[in-house]
Order: sequence, then structure tokens, then C-alpha cells
Amino acid sequence: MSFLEHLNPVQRQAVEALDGPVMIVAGAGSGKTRVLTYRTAHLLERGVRPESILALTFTNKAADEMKGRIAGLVGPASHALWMGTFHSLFARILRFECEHLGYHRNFSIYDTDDSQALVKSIMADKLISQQQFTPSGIRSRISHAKNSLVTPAEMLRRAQDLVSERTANVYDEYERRLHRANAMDFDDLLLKPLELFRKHHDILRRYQQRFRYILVDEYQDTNRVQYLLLQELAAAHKNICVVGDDAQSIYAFRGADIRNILDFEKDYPGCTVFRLEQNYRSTKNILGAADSLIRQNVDQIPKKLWTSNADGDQVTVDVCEDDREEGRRIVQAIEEEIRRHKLSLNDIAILYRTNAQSRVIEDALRRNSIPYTIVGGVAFYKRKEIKDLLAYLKVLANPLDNESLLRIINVPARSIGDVTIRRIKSVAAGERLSLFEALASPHLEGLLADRALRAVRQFHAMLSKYVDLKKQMSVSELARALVDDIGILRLLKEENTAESLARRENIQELISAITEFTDMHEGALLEDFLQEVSLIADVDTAEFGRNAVTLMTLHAAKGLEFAVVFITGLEEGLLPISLALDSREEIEEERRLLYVGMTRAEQRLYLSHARMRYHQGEMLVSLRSRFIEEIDPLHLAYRGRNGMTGRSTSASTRSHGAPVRRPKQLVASSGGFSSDPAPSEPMPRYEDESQEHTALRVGLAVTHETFGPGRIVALDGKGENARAVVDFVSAGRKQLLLKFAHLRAGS
DNA sequence: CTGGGTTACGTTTTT
DNA sequence: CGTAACCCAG
Repeated sequence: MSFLEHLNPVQRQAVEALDGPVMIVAGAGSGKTRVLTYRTAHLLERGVRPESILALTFTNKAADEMKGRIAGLVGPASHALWMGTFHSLFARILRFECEHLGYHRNFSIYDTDDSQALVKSIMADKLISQQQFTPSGIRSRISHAKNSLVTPAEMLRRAQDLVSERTANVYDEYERRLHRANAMDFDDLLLKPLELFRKHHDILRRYQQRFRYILVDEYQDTNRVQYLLLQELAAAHKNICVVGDDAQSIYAFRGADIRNILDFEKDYPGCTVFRLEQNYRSTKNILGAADSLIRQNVDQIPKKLWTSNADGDQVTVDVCEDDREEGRRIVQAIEEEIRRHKLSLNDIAILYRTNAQSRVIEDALRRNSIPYTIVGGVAFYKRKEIKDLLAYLKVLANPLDNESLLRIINVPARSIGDVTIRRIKSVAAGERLSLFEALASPHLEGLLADRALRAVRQFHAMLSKYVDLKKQMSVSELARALVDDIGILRLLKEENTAESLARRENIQELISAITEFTDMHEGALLEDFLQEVSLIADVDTAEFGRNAVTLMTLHAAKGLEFAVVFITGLEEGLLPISLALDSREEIEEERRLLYVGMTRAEQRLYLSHARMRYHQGEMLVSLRSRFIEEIDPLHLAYRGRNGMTGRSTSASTRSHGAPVRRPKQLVASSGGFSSDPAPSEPMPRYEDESQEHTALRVGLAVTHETFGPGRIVALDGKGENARAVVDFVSAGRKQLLLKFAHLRAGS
């Protein structure tokens, strides 16, 4: 086997130990993905059929990439592998088996928003105060209970306080309504298969026989239910191989249970453990910095990660006045990176703790015409117009889906208001009908006003028509016809705002996505498409290919790598985040999160913090994160403001600060940071930047069409975003976008 | 019932 | 700051 030569001795052993339980403790950047792909390829070469291999990854994208690499090694057999996320693979199994559990094959998948809407309406029905208990709080308690296999009855029995009691109450009804709507939430996609396996031993045996080899990536982030599922499936043959790194466990908040990795040796006696400790990704300085940080954690498996890579530069710590300066400095550093190291923009990532932090950074990038892509944020499939259209399709796929029906019953507005909806609900409850059926109930006559009744009947007729049509049409034909019928494109066109036009494009994009899906999967059903979109993660949709800087949360960065990484907002209250400050365990998770971010970097790493930052519209003063103090200063180079180097004043007074060894290479700066004069080579241009406003300067007298004569007091921004602040003689001070303002020189 | 307008409110991370 | 819930006039 030729490809085994590309592995170091431990990696090779891990690839070759095919039978029996195996745990691979894989440090950051230690070639874990390579081991997983080679191991899978090795299994295939040994004659194991691809359908017998179950490989669980953290994102769909990771699965696709791995499939691609395996295809490169062993050819198209890789397509038949069962490779994907826990949620998508078990949803697939449920499509086959759910009838054993009393569901129809066309069941809906409720995302977090759908679940929360359901919780909310149950609370409203039960007259539970939504001020006292928030729907989102109750929803997450229910989810937590489900993942701990606690039933509503058990929860009620154990309830010590009012919240638990109320939650148990809602939980009970929640489960009932989900089932009646032929719907499953995210948790059910794992719980129901477990229930299935436990109730039907014959089915379990079938799957045990099918999946003779199981591989699990990112094992440190599995939760209890996932662990139990694996236990059931692997019980017969014990050919289970898990790969993980306790230092990169960052999902405890959603139930990931570190015990799964710590107890693996106990659960599978006689298992073989391999430790991948050589890092191939980062420089010595980056790895040393990350390692000195993670050492502060008490809960961890001791390990020594090392690298034979070059020393590289020290990790840069940018001390900024405020968040806007942080943005400016990142821009400067990016421009410098590109110029000096000949990197392209997609070698660069900017990471942050919370999505809200992206805005300031985006502003800075946009002002300087640096293209970027955001992973997550308001993802495509979470946009209103997209969710609305998907809700229509969900109703067509599963007419029992009440939540989706409620979402669209009056979208676009068709005169079915709150009162009407409440009456329809009461008819549905009285006659034990789904909402969809209730729309056609004769009992609505006399109960509803004429106008409302007509609207309801018309709505029902339209939906019924498409429920019938879906049997004859392909999914994409159905979607096109539906969009036409709703007239949503026309409505958005009439609105004719920048926003409505963007929405129009989004809807058209969704239609192309559906078309693409139907082209790729022959005979695909509506529910197959809906399942796919329900389970895609933000990272799955990110385009890393195009020439742009990548922005994302630290969580989303897991599993990725970049030549240059910026981690922003290293401040107390932000990283570690304020909500995590009161327990050691939570702070340790924050520390691991930073560790994950730092170990994404290959060549250079920048950490930054701001002394002041806008938080909910208010300027707040923040302290430098304790995590910076914990990093061995040998690996750090500070860049203060105004050319000052060393620690900022606020930090130097902290009692924690042991005498600091002077970093070797302090980089002096004057406005910029480079100690050597900037090369005369021009800055790279990313977009066509118009130079048409260069004649304008501060102090120049100008005239505006409507505001009349005035004088420029400030200029800001570049290209499309160039702005001027002008003092007008009669209209006062205005800020204008030059693109629109058409200022003329002279008065 | 709709739409405009206001105010209140919140913010961790995500399959 | 940005969104979501809420209120009121038509």
C-alpha cells in the first residue's frame, strides 16, 4: 500500500489497526484528517464494502471533503460510504424506519426556531407567563432534558421549583404536539433512532451487521445520546474508532460530554490508544503560545504537542484604543501581509467570540475595499423570505405540520389575522383536526367574518391544489409554480427597495438550489430536499474558494486552518465571555475555545484587544483578557498605540503580572506598525476603486443640489463608501455619501 | 386587518 | 445598535 508511506509511525499504526476498539487522541494539526481518510481507504482496499462503513463527522462539509480525498485514493467506491453528520445520517435512517415509531416517512424537521414557536404557543395556551419564563429558556431546558433521557413525567416528579414544574408541563404537551404534527426536532433525530434500537432488537441487529466499521471524528464533542447510539451499534463487532482531542472540546453548552472521551478506555476494555503529538501545521511560536495557554486547564489529558516546523514570528498582540481601531489595525496588517508575504486573501481568517463583533470589522474591511465572506451570521437558509418559502414547501410535504402552516397562513398578508387564527385553532382543537384540515371545516362558517372566511378557503384551496400537484411534478417545478402562485416575486418587485430586491434574488437563488438538488438526485422527494436544508451548518455553505478574507466565530473555525489568523476581542467579559465567569469549568471551556482559534494558524497569529468597545450602543471600558497574561510572553510581541510597545497601562498594574521577560523583537510603529519604511510598491487593489473624488479636500468650498453652498470639514472612506462631512451655509452640517451627493467645487 | 410607528429588549457559541 | 414585540389610527 503506497499511501502509507506518507504517514509517520504512529499515524501509520493508527491507520493499520483496523479491528477492535481504537481511540486516537489527536492534538491540533497532527494530521488527524489524513489518518481518518487513509484508514477508511485502507478498509476499502482490504475489501470492506463501502456501505458497511459508518463515518461520523462534525459538518457535512468535512464529510464531503473527506469523501473527495478518499475518492482520490481508491476511486468512486467512496460515494457509497455512510459518511456525514450524526444528524443527517440518522435522519436518513429514520426515513426508512420511522413507521415503527408511529411517524410517517414525510415527517418534518423542526429547527430551533420552530421548536421555540411551538413552546411559545403551548405556553400561551397554558396561560404561563412569558415574562416570568422565557420561551427560549423553557425550550433549552426541554432540550437538555431530552438529551439526558429525562421524560416529562420524570421531570415533573423531580421538580423542586416552579420553573421545572412549568417546564415539565410544557414538555409533555410539546412532545404530544410534535408527534401529532408528524414532526421531529433536532434532538429527536438522535433520540428516536436510539428508541428504535432499544425497542426493536431485530432492527438494531440489522444495522449492527450493516455497519461493520464505525469511525467518529471530533469525538470530544459528542453528547450522551450520541454516545449511547454508538454503543448500541458497536456492541456486536466492537470495530469502533474514535478520534478526538479533549483540548478542543468546545460544545459542552449543547450537551457535549467530555466523559465520552475520558471513559473510552473503560467502556471498551482492551482498546488500543494512539497519540498523535506531532503538529504539522503551526510554527514553534504559535504552538508554544497555544500550549502555554492550554496548560492552565485542570481538566485535561496530559500530552506534549511538538513540531519540527520553523520558529516563525512571535504572536502579535495588538493593544487598541477601541473596536474601530482594532478594525483599522487588522486592515493594515492584512495589507502588509499581502504585500510582504505574497499571500492571497483566502489565506487569512478573522475570528471572534460573538457574531455581533463582526460588524465593526466588516465596516473596516468594506471601507478599504477588502473582500470578505462571513461564515454564519444571518445564514442564507435563516433569512425570512427563505424560511417562509420553505415553510410553504414543508406544509406541502407534510400537511400535518402546524408550525409551518402558522408561519405562512398570513404571509404575504391575505387578511387572516390573529383573531381568525385563534378561531381556526379552536375548531382544530374541538374536532381533533390538524390546522390544515381545520381550514376546510364547515364549522368555520358563522364563526368567521365573510372576508376572513373567503380568505381562509382560498388559502386552503391553493395549498390543496399543490398537495395534489406534488405527485405529478418534480420538486423544482412545484417550487416554481408555487412561487408564481403566491406572487411573492411580484410583490417584492413592487416594493422596489434595495432590501426587497435582495430578497427577490434570494428566492431565485433558492429555486436554483432546488433545481440543482433535483438534477443531482433523481427521483428526490420534497422531504429529501427539506431534510438536507434543515441540517446544513453555516460552515457548509461558506465559500472558501473565492479571493476573500474569511470572518467567523471561534466555534465555526474548528477543523479549519489558515496561513494567517486574527483573533479579536481578547477582553474580560468577551473572551472569556461574562456568562462563563462564575465557574472554573466554563472558563476552561473558554480557554479551549481560544486554544482552538490559535491552533488554526500556520504562519502568523495576531491577538487583539480594545480598551473600549461598543456593546449594545454603549461605549464600555474593558480589561485585557486574563488569557493573554497566561500565554508565555516569550512567544508574544506587543504593539501598543502610538508606537508604544510593551504592556498597556491597565494591564501592567494588574497584580497577576510577574516581571515580564522583554519580548525579543519589539516592533516600533508610527501610526502603522512596520519598523522598516514601507516599500514603495503600491498597495494591491482588490476592486475597481474610483478616483473621481480625489479633487475634494478638507476646507474646499462646494455646492450641493439641494443643500446649496458649504465647506468640507472631513473626508472618510474609499471607493463606493467615500463620505464627506460638509458644513452647509443654510442646511447645517451633513454627512454625505459622495457616490450620491454629486458635489461641485466652488460656491 | 393593515401598516406605520414606537418602544422595549437583549446578546454565546450551533446540529 | 438592531431586532422583535407592541400600539394605535385608518
